[in-house]
Amino acid sequence: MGRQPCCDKVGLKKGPWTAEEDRKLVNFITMHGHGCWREVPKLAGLLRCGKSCRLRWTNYLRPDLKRGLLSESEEKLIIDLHAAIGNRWSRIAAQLPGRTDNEIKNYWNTRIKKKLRQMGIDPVTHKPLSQMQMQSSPTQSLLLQENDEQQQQQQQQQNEPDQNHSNGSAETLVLTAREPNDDIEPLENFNMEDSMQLFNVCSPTSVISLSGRTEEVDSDDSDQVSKSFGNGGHAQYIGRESSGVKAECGLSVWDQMGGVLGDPLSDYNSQWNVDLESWTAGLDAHAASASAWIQQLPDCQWNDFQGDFEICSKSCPETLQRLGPFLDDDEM
DNA sequence: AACTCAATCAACCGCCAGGTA
DNA sequence: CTACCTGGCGGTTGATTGAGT
Repeated sequence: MGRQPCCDKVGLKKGPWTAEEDRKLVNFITMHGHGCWREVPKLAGLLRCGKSCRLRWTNYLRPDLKRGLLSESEEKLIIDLHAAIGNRWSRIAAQLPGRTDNEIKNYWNTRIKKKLRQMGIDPVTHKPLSQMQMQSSPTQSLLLQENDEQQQQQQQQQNEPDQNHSNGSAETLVLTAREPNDDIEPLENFNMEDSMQLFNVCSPTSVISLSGRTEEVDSDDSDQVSKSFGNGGHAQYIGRESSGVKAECGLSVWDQMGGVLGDPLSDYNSQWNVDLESWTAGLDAHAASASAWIQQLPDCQWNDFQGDFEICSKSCPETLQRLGPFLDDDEM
């Protein structure tokens, strides 16, 4: 069966939209909504295919779109989200109200990538470039910098939790787990708990401020209930995925840069103009404590690629019980 | 002023998933 | 179960703009 084109393209206009076409499209959608996109151009009197109309509307004409350059906090959020989920532009865009996936993709490809490289960070793996180079031959290192496609494939393979889990990775994790440790006690002042409390008072997507720090948080989508609290490099995550309950705690690229590029946090501050100094001072200890706590759980393993500790508990009641205080009822 | 080159970003393309008949 | 349609996604292209010479 040959796939039919999305529309009959004979006689249809392509290329940049004119002001008149924009006006027709906006008028039509304002009056009638878009309904079936295939019908929109016919009904609106446009010589465009429905797909073109949809793109023009979603990427440019939608009234709720923000205009102008992305703010520093938006840029930082994009980097954090990209580090976590890769090139899933639509999902990243979902966390930035008024921004489109296309806009974020373009911004990433033209600006952030370059910026990260200048800072000595690989934009695909979010690891220091020097570390990437140490892990490969000089020729490979050059290729790594120049060939993003290959990097992308590698990252997608390694950084695809859903796929990994669906292939039985949860069981693999359990098999490689430590023996249960009866001495484990929940940490006092554990930062993840702090994060969870924040989530309890936040809407699914909201901006929060606490102790002078502002952060955008999300509780992800329907099939992957997750909770995370990014704080500019340190991150805790706990939630339910297809494979079971998962928790992560780690120090991300900014910490790994230590010793490679001098003082990463001062670089970070100067780049982003975020008051991280007071913030991170306490979080180093929190993150270290949280990592230590998670390491003691029976089915915890070191995630070498992402540089964090990861628990994926599908079948371990002990871990579920210990993680219980951080989970909502419907996540248990 | 004229030209070149790099950066930007709107728009397109092909593919895929989900829904439906 | 299959064929088909639609919307959505990510990768890529190419026109435009601006900086540098």
